[in-house]
Amino acid sequence: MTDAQIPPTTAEELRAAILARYDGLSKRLQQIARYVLDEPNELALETLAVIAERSGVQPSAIVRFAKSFGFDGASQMQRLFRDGLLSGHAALGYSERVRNFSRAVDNSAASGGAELLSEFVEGNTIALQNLPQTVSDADLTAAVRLVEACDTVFVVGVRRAFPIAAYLAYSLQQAGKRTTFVDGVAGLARQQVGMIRPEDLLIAVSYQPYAEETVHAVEAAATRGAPVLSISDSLVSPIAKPATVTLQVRESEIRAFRSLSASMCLAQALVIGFAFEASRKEDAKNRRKR
Amino acid sequence: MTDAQIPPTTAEELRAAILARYDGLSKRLQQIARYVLDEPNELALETLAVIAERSGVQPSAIVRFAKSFGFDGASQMQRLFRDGLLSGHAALGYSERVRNFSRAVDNSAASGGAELLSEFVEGNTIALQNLPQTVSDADLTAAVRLVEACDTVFVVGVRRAFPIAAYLAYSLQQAGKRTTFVDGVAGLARQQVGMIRPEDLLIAVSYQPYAEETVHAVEAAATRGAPVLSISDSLVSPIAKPATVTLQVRESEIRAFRSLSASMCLAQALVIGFAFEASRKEDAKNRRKR
DNA sequence: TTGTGAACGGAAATTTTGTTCCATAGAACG
DNA sequence: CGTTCTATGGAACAAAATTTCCGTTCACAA
Repeated sequence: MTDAQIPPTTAEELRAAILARYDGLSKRLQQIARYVLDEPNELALETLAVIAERSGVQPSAIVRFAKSFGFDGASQMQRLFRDGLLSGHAALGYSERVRNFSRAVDNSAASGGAELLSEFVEGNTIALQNLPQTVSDADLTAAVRLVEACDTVFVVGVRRAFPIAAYLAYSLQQAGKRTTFVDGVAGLARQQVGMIRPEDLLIAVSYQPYAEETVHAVEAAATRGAPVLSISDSLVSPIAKPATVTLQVRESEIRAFRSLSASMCLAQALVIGFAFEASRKEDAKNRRKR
Repeated sequence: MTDAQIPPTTAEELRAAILARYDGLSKRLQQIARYVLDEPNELALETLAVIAERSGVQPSAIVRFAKSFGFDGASQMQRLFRDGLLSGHAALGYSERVRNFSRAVDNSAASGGAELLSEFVEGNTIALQNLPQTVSDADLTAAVRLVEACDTVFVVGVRRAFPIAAYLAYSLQQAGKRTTFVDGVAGLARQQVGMIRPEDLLIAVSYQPYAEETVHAVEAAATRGAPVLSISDSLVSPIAKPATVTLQVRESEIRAFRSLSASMCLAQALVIGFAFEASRKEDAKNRRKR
């Protein structure tokens, strides 16, 4: 190995490097190069032995290949593909990115918090980008169906979840849905939820640590046979387990303060999804009348 | 391990099995279950040792967890997640995937309500990115100073602005600031604001069309000599003109519905900016005492 | 309080994986 | 035709991972 080059840092870079050097490679190395280009997924998550067998070469040849592109070993090359696999779907990088981000915030803490806003923008952007990862279109559609199908929507959410719940209640009302906001004014929360019927729907919003009132509301609704739509940070949270449909939101966390932008975005998508469906049905009805 | 069940064969099956059995698991096993549900990607491609460290358990506990779900070992369980990761990506090459992604976003504008979520994510991302353009670091710093300097914060905001105001009130309170939320319960909004004094601060949140109550509150505060911090969509809005400091937010508008994610982000930056400054002063005070 | 059983953490043991080394085959050049 | 240099395959080695095992802790019941 006469090469002491610097290794590519992304899967795309490696791809380009392979293409550039392909003609200059030996026969066996070309064979590996083809496999690497054709099956990046295999590269990403199978072991060397498996890759070697599938591509018909020796494990040592793969190590040689990696080294000829400047890597320390084949493992280092694999890491590239694993990272790429995740970021390709904008997915798994999440924890990694959040960790990096928190570190950046820690560093800037010394600077006096002046660029706080842009740091928040970045953190919330990441959380937003990852939202579709935990909430599929199917989940959202199911949630919209629940809202459409029910007679009256009850919305509950306290403490940190209160703004989200308030938004849902307000804008569902605006969208023409009968909505009751279980706001607990005068301590009437239990009585309010006690009125729920099987043809209604309870939308519950809660994050760790799950507020007692909200958990009670969910249980009460379930007991009374009403469907429940939960918006929460975990699929096994107390309000998610009894729920008919759960929408999971992972917010960014900065200095022990968790954000709400992504939840806000989700709540909006839900409401507008409903408004859109409702208006479509209205159109259909009108057309039939003529 | 009294279980000799058959193991799940797909990641989804496992997910369902975990949810079903979650309550019957021991504390530690629940902890692992949570991690498995929340971070399937990590599960797919990190090693046991790394997963153990990140989730705060012992590697052996993970093996126990896997076995309790009928697997031979943790590796077998990992295979499930790896397969799932691949199937999500189809067998396409790299560039194809990227192309598909952008196409999906483009199309969603035209399509029904299915890809609504990604449309929202995109819109709100743009709004977030634009936030630093209308709110400078200097503005934010000035706003934080106002909050620091005052005796009691009054927060007002109704209708669409209500969730933002609610969030501000709640989290400023959490951050140790005396805060009154002018929520207008029992129609007492005017009386509440009537109590404001020059050493207090009114934070007003309002967007077009500006709510009468909020405009009144701002005017009342100004008359009584109290500083006003406005969060609004225009620098010339009725609540911005009399304000001491104004933070301007331009929200994204999607299908005629204006968003709130950027406002949420801004509110958060404000609160945490304050919390940060407050804790720094606290530190300084403590250090002086010794 | 004490006894019993399950759950847990940690370290040891084992298996798997990745890497290195070396003998050999093959090509290039003299 | 012989020498030399490079590339290759396979085995040996080293590292790392996973799994097993066992002493201890914890919770619950007597």
